Amino acid sequence: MELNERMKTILTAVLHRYITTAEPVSSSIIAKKYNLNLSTATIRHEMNLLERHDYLWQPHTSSGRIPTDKGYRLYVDNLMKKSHLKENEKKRIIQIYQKSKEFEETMRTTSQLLSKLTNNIGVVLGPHILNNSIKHIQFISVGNNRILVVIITNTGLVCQKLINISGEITKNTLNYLSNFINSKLIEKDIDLINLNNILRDELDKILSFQESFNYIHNFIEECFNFRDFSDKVYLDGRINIITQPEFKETNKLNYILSFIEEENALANTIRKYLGFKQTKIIIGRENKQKEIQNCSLVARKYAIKGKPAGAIGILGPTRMDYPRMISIVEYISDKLSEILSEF
Amino acid sequence: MELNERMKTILTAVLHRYITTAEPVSSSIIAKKYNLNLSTATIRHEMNLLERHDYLWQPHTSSGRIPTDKGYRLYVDNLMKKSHLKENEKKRIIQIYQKSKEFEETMRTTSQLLSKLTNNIGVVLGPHILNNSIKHIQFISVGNNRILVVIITNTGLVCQKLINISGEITKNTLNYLSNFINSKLIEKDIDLINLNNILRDELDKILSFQESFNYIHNFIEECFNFRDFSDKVYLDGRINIITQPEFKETNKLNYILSFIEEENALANTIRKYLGFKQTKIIIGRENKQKEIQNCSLVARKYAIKGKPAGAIGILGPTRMDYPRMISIVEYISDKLSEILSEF
DNA sequence: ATTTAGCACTCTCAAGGTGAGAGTGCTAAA
DNA sequence: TTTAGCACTCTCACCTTGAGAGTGCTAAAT
Repeated sequence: MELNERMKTILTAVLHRYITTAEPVSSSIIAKKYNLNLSTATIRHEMNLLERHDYLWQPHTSSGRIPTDKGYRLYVDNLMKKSHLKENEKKRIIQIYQKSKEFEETMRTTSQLLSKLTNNIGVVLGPHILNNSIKHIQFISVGNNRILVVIITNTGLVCQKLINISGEITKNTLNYLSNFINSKLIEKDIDLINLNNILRDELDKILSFQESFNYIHNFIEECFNFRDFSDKVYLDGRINIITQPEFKETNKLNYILSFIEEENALANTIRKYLGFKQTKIIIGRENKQKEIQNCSLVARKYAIKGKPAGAIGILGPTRMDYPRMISIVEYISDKLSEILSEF
Repeated sequence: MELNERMKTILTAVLHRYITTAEPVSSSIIAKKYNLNLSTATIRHEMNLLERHDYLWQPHTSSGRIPTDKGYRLYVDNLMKKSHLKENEKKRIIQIYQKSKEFEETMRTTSQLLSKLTNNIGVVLGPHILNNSIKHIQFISVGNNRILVVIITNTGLVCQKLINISGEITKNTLNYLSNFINSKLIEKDIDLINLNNILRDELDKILSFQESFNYIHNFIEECFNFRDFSDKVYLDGRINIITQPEFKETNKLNYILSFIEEENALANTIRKYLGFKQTKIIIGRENKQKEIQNCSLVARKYAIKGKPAGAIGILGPTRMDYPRMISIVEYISDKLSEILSEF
């Protein structure tokens, strides 16, 4: 059923009010604070209808109304108007970013910015190596048939992995291998999957004369199994969730925090949505994770030199200032993209 | 003032009771549960004295008693008897450790073990590079006059640092440098400070013919400034603190969690006590950090091949089962030392 | 000299009662 | 179609109250 204009106006007002005060919204408050030129009785009537259509609900018979998840969804999709950061806010963000010159620091700054600006939990997924191209590779023999692989990507990301091999590979061979790969890398910005293919073909030819062929082959195979390299997660503002009035009861808090405790839980949730194009907003029960069904997630990808690299997001109570949250996430992801592209 | 035996017995009983129930301890409970063959009146009398000497206090006039920090201190230093883990507990710990074959995993397992066994927050400070000897060093040019230094220590620890240099150093020079250093390293297990000294002397002679001498000199200088390499911190069980009855009030919780939020805050606290020999126990207000003055910290060093490497610890409410906490921290730090020495 | 029974006293806490206040839905009149 | 008016509902803060758990002190018992 399509809501008429007046109902939309009232619903918007209720949402706006509830988001700012965190208290059930009464008809009289709407009549007083929002100039709708309607009596409380009329507003009550409309609210009653809105409740029947599941956009609002009441904690008890004689209380004001609270938006349902469906109400929030309509608000986010149709009712709210986009917000924009003020110029001085933008400036401050840029200033803070200018202080951090290094990759790691930039990522940490980002999660801090997110959590401080939004008063919620800020998450940043580091760029995954699969979304990067390799700039340099280095094999370092560590003894006991173990080789440390160090990979540097075009974005300055440094990944490392320790590989156990079944036989010995000499230092010379390792040098030869890394030189060979690096020479291929210099030719052009190859993406990882291509590189893997090229390597398989060429190594077969070049190395077949070596007696340790098998070891080496397995080693290279494992070396380019990039799933092992996980993207790093930066999390900030866990405490913000505690101060939110909706989580006063410690058992609710407990539930959410046990989810947040493990950095990867939240990261995995965001990863699932990595296919999205625009800013992704997941409201309340739309979340599959039970622990955060009282929360909403606002997430967005960032890119490096135009290529999608990772994602950032914020997690807070369902009752959040969506227009502002969205504008912050969008602005920061844009800025992060810019900064990382310059590295 | 020295307490007589009976007072000590009563104080021990009060501590034991309070630690297990988290509720103020009355004279009648002591008379009932601990066979002291004393009437409640007598116990009350002694408790009164103990209170005057600041070993106990009352939340209000007609309530039972709670130990003060001074009471806990006496208990820990003199009254409690050492506890030992049961054999099957030890076995389980060993089993869990056996699953993790890798350095990083072992450290993460350790912090998890600590937090799960103690129901408190578990912290592990990774071995600092300064406590290790270098096994291998590698310089990788990343372009834009930046060089990535990768250091592998005898314990399998991999450290990296990006260094900006003021001029260009050729690939050949870098190779020459790393080969030179590595050859020195093979000769014997040199500790870092010695290495630094040897390098300064010898590089001066060897490199003086190079025109880029200055750049290189600065580079090496910065490269061996090991303070930049920070030890990694592994933290687990933040939620445990929430379920503790003493932190029911969210504002207290808030205070502590804001301290825990930043991994380094707790790590730095432990670092301060790194000079200690035995298991270090810091009770309540003995802590200089205000945020954790309702907490106690039990920390202990671990060693790799006999050399002190890092530390582990747990943080929980002052009311904790000290004998058990200590036995857990001691057993795990011993096991960790063993395991890391084998790597 | 110690120990303890007895007692007056204090404080907390849960339960129940109460009234003000904030809301609502419905109805009848505008 | 809108709204004034009203009966009704629910919450919440506040008060009272009595039971229960403690204590400290004192005088008698050991």
